[in-house]
Amino acid sequence: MTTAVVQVCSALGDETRWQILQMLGEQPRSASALAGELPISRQAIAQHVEVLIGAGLVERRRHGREVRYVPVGAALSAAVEQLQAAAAGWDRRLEMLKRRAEGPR
Amino acid sequence: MTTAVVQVCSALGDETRWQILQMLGEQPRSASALAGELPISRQAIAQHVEVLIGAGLVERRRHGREVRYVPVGAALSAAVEQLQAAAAGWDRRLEMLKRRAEGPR
DNA sequence: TCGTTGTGCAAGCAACGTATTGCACATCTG
DNA sequence: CAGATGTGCAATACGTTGCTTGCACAACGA
Repeated sequence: MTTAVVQVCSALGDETRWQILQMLGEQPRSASALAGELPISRQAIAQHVEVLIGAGLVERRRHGREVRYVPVGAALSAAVEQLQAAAAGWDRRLEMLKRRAEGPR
Repeated sequence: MTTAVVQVCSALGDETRWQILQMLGEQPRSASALAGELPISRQAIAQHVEVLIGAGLVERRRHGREVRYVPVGAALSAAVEQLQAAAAGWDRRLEMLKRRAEGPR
């Protein structure tokens, strides 16, 4: 099993997916609609969106015959929190190491 | 040119790299030292670390003949901020869309 | 000085990810 | 109903990534 943070970052670590996610943030829409505005095929987009869904970053909603994709804030927030927690831990620890190195001079 | 956020996420979107970064956060060390604690070769680790450096997440420091790698908080913080800003924008916008949809009932 | 230890560079390879095309099926509209 | 539109599934091509092995070179220590 891959960590949630890694999965989210992996999903966001692609130019096209990041762009798709931002477009969905502006206005939720279908894969076909996205395909009309991006230089890649609808299926390519569908695969990207699938990855985003897998990471919990996007949700699918049926509207009649079309499927609109909507970004979900929760997964992203959770990942961001973990990232911050990790970074804070490093800072604390590295500061300690630094002080210990400078102390006995 | 790839966005900073994407580059950082791409670097973090790998189980092994995330593990390496956490280990360096605990205690900065050399590629050889890492190789002794991970099930992959030193060169594999060197390549991973190179990616982390490329994203600005890690810094190299020579200590005599060995090279120690130290995590850098700044790049991560910057990326995290952008992520939060983006997410906040979606929430605001999607809330508006939702209200507009519920209003005329 | 000689052996050991830590790095750097390069070639090779298997596996994965991105994007494509083709076709079948459901659904809305005139 | 018939055509247009939106979706789902599958097979395939191709570049990228992750990891390995092999060798050369620099630096520290006995």
